[in-house]
Amino acid sequence: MSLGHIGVTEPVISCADDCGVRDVLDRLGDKWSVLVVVELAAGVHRFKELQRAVDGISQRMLTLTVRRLERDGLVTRTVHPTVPPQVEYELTELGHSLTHLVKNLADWSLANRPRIEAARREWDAKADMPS
Amino acid sequence: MSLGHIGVTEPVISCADDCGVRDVLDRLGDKWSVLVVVELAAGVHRFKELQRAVDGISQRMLTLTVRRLERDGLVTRTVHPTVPPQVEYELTELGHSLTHLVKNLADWSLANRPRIEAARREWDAKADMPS
DNA sequence: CCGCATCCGTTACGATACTG
DNA sequence: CAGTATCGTAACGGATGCGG
Repeated sequence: MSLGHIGVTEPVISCADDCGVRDVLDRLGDKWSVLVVVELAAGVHRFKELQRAVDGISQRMLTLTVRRLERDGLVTRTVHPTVPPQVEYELTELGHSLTHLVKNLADWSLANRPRIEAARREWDAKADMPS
Repeated sequence: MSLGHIGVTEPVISCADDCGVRDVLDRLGDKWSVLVVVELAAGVHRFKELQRAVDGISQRMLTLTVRRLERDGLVTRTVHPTVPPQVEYELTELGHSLTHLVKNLADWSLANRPRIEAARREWDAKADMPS
């Protein structure tokens, strides 16, 4: 059945050493999922609201992203049969539990970004003069 | 200078809403980085050891991955001028601080995988009979 | 307004072969 | 052993246009 229409491909990798880490990362590792989750953590959003909020995401990618999140039970999608149509996205309880992890990531990143950038500059510097 | 040789491309996205989350995810979101970090969390490893440990990683990807981790100051690479050559990889302090985050991710994943898979099956089921 | 389909370029990844 | 170089493939992601 393939599920190709929302861009889902089954990973071949087995649970040898990761034992679960890859699983989350495959959901959150893509370019937009985390941003959408962060945005939804603030509350319910409509499609267009989300697109405006995430800044830079294309319509296509937003659709794919919310579909995948919905499939994994992290987001609910409720359609109001009005005209024009109105669709609302909301984090599930499972989705909310994820926001704590994301918060930790953000904190770590904020705290250590300077060190990372310093290391990066250093590395790049000595990589540029091999002579 | 481009750094293309280790597969590094500068992201265009700005810190509008993510404010740091993307930064970590860009490092850890790829297919192998986390696996390597997890493996190195257990202790020092030689190149070949790492490759055997990670299971499925190609020589090329292992090289690229450790280079990027090294560039970001998460891993040190020490070359012993012996013959045959011997190279050892080890987590830096910064790298070790990351393992806590990874641990949280793994825990969350382990705890919630059943729910995710259930949601996924449910979604797939109703997606398969549109009639 | 919502979102699916199509086309297309870019990037990531894997396989293989070759060097010190 | 520890890489580098080259090539091919497939996934990712952006732009556009159409339909409900």
